[in-house]
Amino acid sequence: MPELPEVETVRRDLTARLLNKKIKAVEVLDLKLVGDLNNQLKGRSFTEILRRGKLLIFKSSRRGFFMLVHLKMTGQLIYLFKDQVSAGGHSLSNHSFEKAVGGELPNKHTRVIITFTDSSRLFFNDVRKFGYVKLVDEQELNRLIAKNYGPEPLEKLFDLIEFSNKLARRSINIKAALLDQKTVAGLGNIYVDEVLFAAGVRPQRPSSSLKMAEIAKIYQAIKKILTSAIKHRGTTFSNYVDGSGQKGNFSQKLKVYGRSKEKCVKCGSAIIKTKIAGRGTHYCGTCQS
DNA sequence: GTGTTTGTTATCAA
DNA sequence: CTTGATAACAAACA
Repeated sequence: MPELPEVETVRRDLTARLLNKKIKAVEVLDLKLVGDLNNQLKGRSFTEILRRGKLLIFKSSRRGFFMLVHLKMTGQLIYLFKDQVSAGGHSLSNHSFEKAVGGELPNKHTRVIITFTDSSRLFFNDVRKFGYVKLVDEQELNRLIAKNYGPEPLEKLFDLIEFSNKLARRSINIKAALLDQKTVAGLGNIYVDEVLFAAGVRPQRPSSSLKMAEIAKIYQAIKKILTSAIKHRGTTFSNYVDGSGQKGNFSQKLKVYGRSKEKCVKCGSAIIKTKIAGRGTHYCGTCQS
């Protein structure tokens, strides 16, 4: 499940590899699309890759036009140099046969292929087809961001007082409030559970019931955990891979997510799993109150 | 066949 | 207009 750290890892990987490369062709294999990708992008290049929350924004050399990519649940963006075989999505093996089978692209989940003039390729894969690729102009992009996204948690505009005010006027539980991209952009199910564990706050607490000290702990935990997760190249729980098809390393650092019935790393109690805000939710009944 | 997985949006209710 | 609760989407896996 790509959340902010995973999307940021992909952004950095792709920025280092494909910036300013000329696009030879765009093949759309299966997707609901806005606009004609090939006609709009052929002969152009991407001059900058930005991110808002979990949304990737490819600035094109055609002034005022942007390609947006949302990975949603199972999307992947994998960039391969000419003749390179992806290493993503299968067990590590030195056998070239398995490597070729497991990593061969395109595969049946490939929806879009962008080929550059140096024969390198960018693959958009998505098993569950929730993700999208679309072209928008600057006005549409700005409208979309203003409507759907709160502050970036790792930027200075993420302000504790504003965050606290937002939480104070919501009656929903804190888990739902943090999943809301307008509260703060980029958290998803995994990192919300991790943040609330780090802050010692139960996910079912009404947002408006939180004390300032608790909100401050959550605020700090968001910054700390996201920063650390980016450093470890994200969490691979099912489908996520980075911009070259490799898994993330933060999975082993998770303290509650996916650890149902296992021992709490702090107190040894069994981690509880339940459903809150319609999502699988993990917490420690002893350390979080 | 059933339940579970989740980012986001649609839909409905208040 | 807002807020909140829930279903829906889609496909794989246990």
